[in-house]
Amino acid sequence: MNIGEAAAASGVSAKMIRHYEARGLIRPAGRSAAGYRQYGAADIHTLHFIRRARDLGFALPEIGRLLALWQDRGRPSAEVKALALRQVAALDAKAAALRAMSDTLRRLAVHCHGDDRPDCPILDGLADSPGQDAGCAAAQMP
Amino acid sequence: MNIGEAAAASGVSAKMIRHYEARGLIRPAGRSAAGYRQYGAADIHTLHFIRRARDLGFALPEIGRLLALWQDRGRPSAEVKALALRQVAALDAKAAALRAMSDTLRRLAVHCHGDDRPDCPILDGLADSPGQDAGCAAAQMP
DNA sequence: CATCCACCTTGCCATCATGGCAAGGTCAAG
DNA sequence: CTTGACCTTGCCATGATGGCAAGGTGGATG
Repeated sequence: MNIGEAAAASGVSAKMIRHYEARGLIRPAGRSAAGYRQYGAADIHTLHFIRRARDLGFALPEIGRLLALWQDRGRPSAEVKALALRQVAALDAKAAALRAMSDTLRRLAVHCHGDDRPDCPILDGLADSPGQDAGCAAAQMP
Repeated sequence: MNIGEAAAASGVSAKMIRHYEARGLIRPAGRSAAGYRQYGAADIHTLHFIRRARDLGFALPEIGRLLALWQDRGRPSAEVKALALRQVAALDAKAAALRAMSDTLRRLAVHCHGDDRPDCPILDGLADSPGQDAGCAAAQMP
């Protein structure tokens, strides 16, 4: 399989396949006489694994660790679980931060009548002198 | 005030103040004879506004729009509200995506006993052949 | 055989907000 | 006059991804 077919089969773009190779995530693909990268079923499987891990928000270095664990028969599952739970915590933290921002902004927005008149609690909230703002505290919470 | 003082007073780093100036978010600061940027209370206020908006996750172009509305007496508050609600929606969407990832991963992790044994449902879930995976569907949901 | 299109290669640039570093100028205090 | 803290500009890096450009390949068709 050429890189385009591998991309279609794995759901990873050709560009990213080359990138992962350059980053050392996957081992350099074999080459045809003309220099085209060649992929087999096992490579597709690996690429698919990477795609899944990306979908779960893992960063490339962590995916490298996951791949190493995956290919290491006999790894203790505790290591994998620890990695996964760290990622869960990171995702939750990011989500909570976004929620806090969203809540703050929503709180400002509900007090804005949103019509032709110029007075606007949203802008007032953003412009407030520092100190007496419940909103910013929430946003800076994490 | 020099840029360092302005940074301390506004909560925006000196580097970012220069960056915002280069991006046209704020109007070029006046300069001292030696070429040092000079800031006054109004500038600090503006920088503070930007800082708040950043804390609420607004991107720089949107902050530009917010600043324009802020400085435009007579703007209809509806415009501001629309901008704010769009941002709320964007934040909620991102948060939901992160939650979906986190949920999927947590679901995989609870089935992993996390001990010395090598079998691991987390890796199995990532390696699953495409099609029969409840996990990935959730992650791709947004 | 010549042509053409679709594909491959490498490499550079861009994103977005932010930090870091370097080389050089400025200012105030000792 | 020296020293240290500050300022200036400019370049590079982050992380994952896309885009573009210039040039080589491969197979199908005229």
